[in-house]
Amino acid sequence: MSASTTPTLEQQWLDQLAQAGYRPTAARRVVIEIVLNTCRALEPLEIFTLARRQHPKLGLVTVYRTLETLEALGLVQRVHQPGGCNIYLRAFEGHQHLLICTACGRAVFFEGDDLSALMERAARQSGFVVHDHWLQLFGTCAECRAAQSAPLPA
Amino acid sequence: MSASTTPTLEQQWLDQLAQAGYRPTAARRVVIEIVLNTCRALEPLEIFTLARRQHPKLGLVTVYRTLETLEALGLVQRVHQPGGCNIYLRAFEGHQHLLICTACGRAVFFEGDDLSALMERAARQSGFVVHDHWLQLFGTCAECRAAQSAPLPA
DNA sequence: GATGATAATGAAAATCTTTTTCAATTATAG
DNA sequence: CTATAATTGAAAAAGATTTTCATTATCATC
Repeated sequence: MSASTTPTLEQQWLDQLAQAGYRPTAARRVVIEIVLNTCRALEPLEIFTLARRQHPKLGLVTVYRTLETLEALGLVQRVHQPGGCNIYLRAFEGHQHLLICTACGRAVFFEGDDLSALMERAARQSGFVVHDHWLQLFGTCAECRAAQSAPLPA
Repeated sequence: MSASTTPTLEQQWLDQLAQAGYRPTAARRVVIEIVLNTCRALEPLEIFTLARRQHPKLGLVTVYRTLETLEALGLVQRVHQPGGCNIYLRAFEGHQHLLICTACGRAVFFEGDDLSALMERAARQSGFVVHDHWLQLFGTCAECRAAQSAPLPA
């Protein structure tokens, strides 16, 4: 192993936890691994179920607690969807917006922060000072469109 | 009372309920009145508490059911905020976006649908077909800013 | 490596929110 | 008024999340 190997994302997250005074436990490793390897937002219970395959004595409470910690560190974010708002997705750097496939749940990020004109106009109209904004797009991803138009034969 | 009086909003909502086959009951009237007279999104339990002042034997279940019905008719909408996602606000016509005061909860609507360029770009980048979008702004309203800068004397 | 201090865990219980069930009540059409 | 069907409210059930607490795992120090 060369000394200059780039650490994996999982290791980077564990390092961030360590810097913040949290210990790198087996439970946290498993939750982190699942969040990093899934391209859609997951419910705590889903994470728990997946995680138990690798770490059978994991408790659901620990999943809740780990997600809370990761969210506080800005590593995961809570996603809001019509079907529920307690699902978690890894967070990305900078201000990015989400595009979610309503068929499979896949979430992709995109940049596009030319909302300033819109926000200024809203502020002027309303008398508010605008601090923050949420933008989310919903659609169908290429894979799901393909699956719809070419269903598997009986 | 002249025959050409514009019906109140409450009456318009009750008419819409009637057209959809729902009966104008006391419970529904009270819930509607509260939603129409509040400028911020309310939780079911808040509506229940307020409504019981006028209609003491109202049940919380009925509040849930009434909100569900009003949402199905497009008269109220569920609002998503960092502090919770089960709060309801009257819906407005057309596609409008919300601006919410993070201090007092006041919600105002604004139009501003020049997001098409942004959505097209996101679609191109991602390969998604975009169906829908959510945009919400968060800020501080004029009243809350005034209250912050001029606190009441001891 | 041992060891003591402290963080973290998991099971159970407690809390809260929302939904379901069902008998009693209320509104409506006739 | 009366029959019919929708609506209601109370209680119970179901789910999701949080709290409690004894046990276990990690870390810094020896």
